[in-house]
Amino acid sequence: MALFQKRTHNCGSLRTEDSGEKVILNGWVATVRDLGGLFFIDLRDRYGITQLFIHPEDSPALVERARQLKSEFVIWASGTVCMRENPNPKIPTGLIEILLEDFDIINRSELPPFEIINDITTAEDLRLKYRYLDLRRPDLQKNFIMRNLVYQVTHNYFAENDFLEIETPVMMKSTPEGARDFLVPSRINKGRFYALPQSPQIFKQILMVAGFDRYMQIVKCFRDEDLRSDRQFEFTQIDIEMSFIEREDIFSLIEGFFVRLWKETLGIEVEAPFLQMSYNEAMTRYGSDKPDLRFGLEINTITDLVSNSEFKVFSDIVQSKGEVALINAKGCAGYSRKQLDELTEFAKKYGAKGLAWIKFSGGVVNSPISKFLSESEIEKIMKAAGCEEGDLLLISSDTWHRCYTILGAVRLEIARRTGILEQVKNQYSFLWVTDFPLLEYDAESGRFIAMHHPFTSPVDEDIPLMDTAPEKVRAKAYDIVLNGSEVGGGSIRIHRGDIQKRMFELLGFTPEDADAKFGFLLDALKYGAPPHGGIALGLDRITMLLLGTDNIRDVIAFPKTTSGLSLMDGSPSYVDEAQLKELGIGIIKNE
RNA sequence: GGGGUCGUAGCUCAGUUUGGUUAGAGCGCCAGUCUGUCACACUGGAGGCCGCGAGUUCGAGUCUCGUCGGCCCCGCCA
Repeated sequence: MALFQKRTHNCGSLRTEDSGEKVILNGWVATVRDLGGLFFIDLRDRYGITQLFIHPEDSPALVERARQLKSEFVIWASGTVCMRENPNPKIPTGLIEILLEDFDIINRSELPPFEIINDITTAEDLRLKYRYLDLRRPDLQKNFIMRNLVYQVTHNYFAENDFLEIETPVMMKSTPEGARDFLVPSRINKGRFYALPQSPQIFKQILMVAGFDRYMQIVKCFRDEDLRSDRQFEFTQIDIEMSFIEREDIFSLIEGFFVRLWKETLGIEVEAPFLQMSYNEAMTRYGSDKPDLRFGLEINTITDLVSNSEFKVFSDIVQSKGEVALINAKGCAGYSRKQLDELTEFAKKYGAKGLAWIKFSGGVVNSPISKFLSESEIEKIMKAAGCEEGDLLLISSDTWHRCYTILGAVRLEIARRTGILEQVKNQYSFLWVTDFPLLEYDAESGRFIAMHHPFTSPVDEDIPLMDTAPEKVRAKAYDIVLNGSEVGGGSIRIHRGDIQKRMFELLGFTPEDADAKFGFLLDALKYGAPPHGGIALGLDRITMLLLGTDNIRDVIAFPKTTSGLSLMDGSPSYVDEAQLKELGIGIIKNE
């Protein structure tokens, strides 16, 4: 006697045209409904749910055995496909049922800690501990079916465009720039470490030097930084690199990819080419380097209007080269003191000292700062903001970056509160953000750091500025943004050794430093490096956007919590002294 | 590193403001009734380390301190 009767069909495949057929199903018992004179079992697998039916009068022994069935028991079941007396149009198999003739329990299940249903209310920590049960839910399974579709479309699209998938090492050299590395101790070479890749950046550039011309890889990357709802320290990139190309070649390639992906997953036609916007414009109009363009609510800069104001808060900021700007929250003049306080608290999270406001309602201006401003100043501000009856102006004054960042955050918060975000949720707005600064000054270390990474090429006409005004040099870097989410970023790389050396100088590396850290890349660039560039797309985030979820844990089968724990397997864990000794590692105990 | 918030039955939550008999509800579970259910319905029943540890008090789910864990955000991360 075999352990079980192997299925002839799955639980999602049978339809009316199979009526009369003898079938065997395997699956999990989802629910049992015992009506006394009628007995129903919902059998579930990855493909769907099929109803099994027993008529107790006809099969008293069978129903007696069936009464032992509990949720999540694994069974085989044989019977005949029949038309239902009362069809259920809500499920694909709802027109048929299986008249059960025989079955057996293949494996029992303990009572699960939560029900395996779609509309789950159970806290996430318990679901993560029993991830295998959570993953049994059709809702979550559909996410991984979507994720798999993303893999397939990606491989097909890039293969058709002559890309080669080449694997790069998971254990590599630690690099000082960018995110914190995860380190792997070397047993054979004690005291030395491998790093897990933050991205395969240098390897893919070296593949270009090697002449592979078009490389792609769906690859895990690792960054030892704090986690968020849209960030895990282990994540997946669609990594791309090409030779003999310019920025626009990357753009059209990636636009073609997204058009194809949206078509094949959601059946939606996306318009290409995508909009492009410089970093500077994105910041000053939307207060973000990843603006959500599905709605307006743009920022208005009023620095020039208040540069000579009696109101010191504004004029002092202007004196110190800061900016004053505002958002017009249309129709929000009715906001209460409490709501305005909440908005101010919200702005403070982004470093604001405060948030000035002007209400215009019933033809009257109401503002805590109106007594510091002249009537003509208020008039000019309102005009610049396009302020109409019922509007609320929210004003930020700060350093350039902070002023716009605060308003960018306030812009999203207003969109959230007024329901604008809800209204646009089924729209997709792709955008290229371009012309990022090559460098940014890091006050903490007192030096420039690379905004993208140290291999990013400066814009050609800005190369002379590297010697005179490095902070003004623009990079051949670009991000792709979808609905306010950064879904990818890349650049045209430096392929000339002399410019790469100059870049390292600007970053404060001595030639010896640069050689010790990146000598192998500098060497490679000496041997006929082609012009090249690429991009990396965030596969997890793209999948999130396709599914409309804002939780990255919904698209990763075995995710970590926000404190970096895996609740199912209990990692990270302590290891034996012997294991540490073998690696030459000692633990410093904190008091 | 910092801020916010949550932790009470298997699950979701009420009770905490103002300390006071035996800590409640819904779902699930167990038993029974039921011939067309599909979140079956109905009747009955079992089920508690109030996250953990100290403290205050005659008395703590409730107050204080600490600690562990979840979620969200800032910093960090591209």
